[in-house]
Amino acid sequence: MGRGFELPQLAPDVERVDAARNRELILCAARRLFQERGAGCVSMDEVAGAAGVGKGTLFRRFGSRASLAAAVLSEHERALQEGFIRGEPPLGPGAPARERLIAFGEAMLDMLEVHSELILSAETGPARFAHPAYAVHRLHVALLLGEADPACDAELLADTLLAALGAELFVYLRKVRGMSLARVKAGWGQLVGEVVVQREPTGVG
Amino acid sequence: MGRGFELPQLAPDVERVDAARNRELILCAARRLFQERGAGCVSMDEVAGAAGVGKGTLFRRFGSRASLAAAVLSEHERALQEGFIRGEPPLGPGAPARERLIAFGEAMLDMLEVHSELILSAETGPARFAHPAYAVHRLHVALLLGEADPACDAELLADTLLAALGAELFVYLRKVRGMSLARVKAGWGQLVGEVVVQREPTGVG
DNA sequence: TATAGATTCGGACCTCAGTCCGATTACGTT
DNA sequence: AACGTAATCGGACTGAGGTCCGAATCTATA
Repeated sequence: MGRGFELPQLAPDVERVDAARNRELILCAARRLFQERGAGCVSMDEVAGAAGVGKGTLFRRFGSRASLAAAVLSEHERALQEGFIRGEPPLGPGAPARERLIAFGEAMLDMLEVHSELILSAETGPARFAHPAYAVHRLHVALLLGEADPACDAELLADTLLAALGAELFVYLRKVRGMSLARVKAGWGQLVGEVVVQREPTGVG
Repeated sequence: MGRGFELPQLAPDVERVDAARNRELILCAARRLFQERGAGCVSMDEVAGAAGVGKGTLFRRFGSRASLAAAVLSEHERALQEGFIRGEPPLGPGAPARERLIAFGEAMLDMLEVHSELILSAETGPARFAHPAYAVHRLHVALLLGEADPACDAELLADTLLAALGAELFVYLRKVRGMSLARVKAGWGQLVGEVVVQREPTGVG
């Protein structure tokens, strides 16, 4: 007292070592259990138990089941984003917007084909639109749409097109309707091809 | 015994009068509570209590929360179906497929604007695709698409277009993104207009 | 009307996502 | 090295959806 202001800790946002250790334990256990038994058949209590932490710890780190699933998915999601932000054409920059959109959808469908159950867990309810990843996808699609057709309502059309890549719809098409992945991809290509006006490349500048 | 086969009840599918009475009590209570406090803020126990029946009765009649919401919605849904099956053009028969599709989407969006919360309850999770109403919508859209463009994959495109009319997307666009109903409708019109090839009417035969 | 038998009723019970708060542990200071 | 503070830990608790089964009730038959 009497020494004026003192900042007791200079970095309030650093993670305590036990917290970091537990986060890794939880992620590792969740990855393993989700892969072993399917994401839908693993309760949060089981994840906590397998990680050797309490339930409170699990929920403080990852606020909800959907968030935990999203965290497990994050490395695949990051790879996808790398692909369409800095990767090779036609997914990455350099190809016409139309081709990039088609490649983007096919990459999303490929990820759904492998991780549909996990993505379903992450998108339960209105959680999909709240994920940061969704904002990235929407921005990407909206930019490409605006580039292809400046007159269209790119903001709205982006959300609309992304609805065609939703996990629930995908699982329904594949499992219930029995459509092949190739057919779903072809449908996406058709949709994009009709929505995005085909135009000659106008050069770089 | 010794009289051969006897059918103890000739009509095993008639509903007992107490069962019918309880169904009406439940539907009435659910309608009232959903309207008073919003569908998301009413628990199944409350519905059962307000209807004066036990929880078991509620769940035997309407197997799940989503089914109960769908039952409450059924009259609006029936009105919509009447409209596009036997109603006046452009929603009903008589108009070109393209105009009918646009009118169908706008009618769906109008229903979402009024009942979005209730429809959200009914479409929680993958329940949307299991509802009989979805099958009717899909068939309707697929028929119109096939009529407009026999070369397209109408079965798949129908599901894709219906994804743009999902309740979760609608609530996100209206409440989170703050788009007007008119804008969402215009977006639907644009989408359909670009997907469905504009062609001259070829006559009736 | 009395009986038989199936159907329904209804509340106790289960599972699971998410919350809360006292006990514990790590980090910076002295 | 010992201490004080602040964050974390973790399990008990809540609330809600959904299940189960003995008890009550309805319908058809005699």
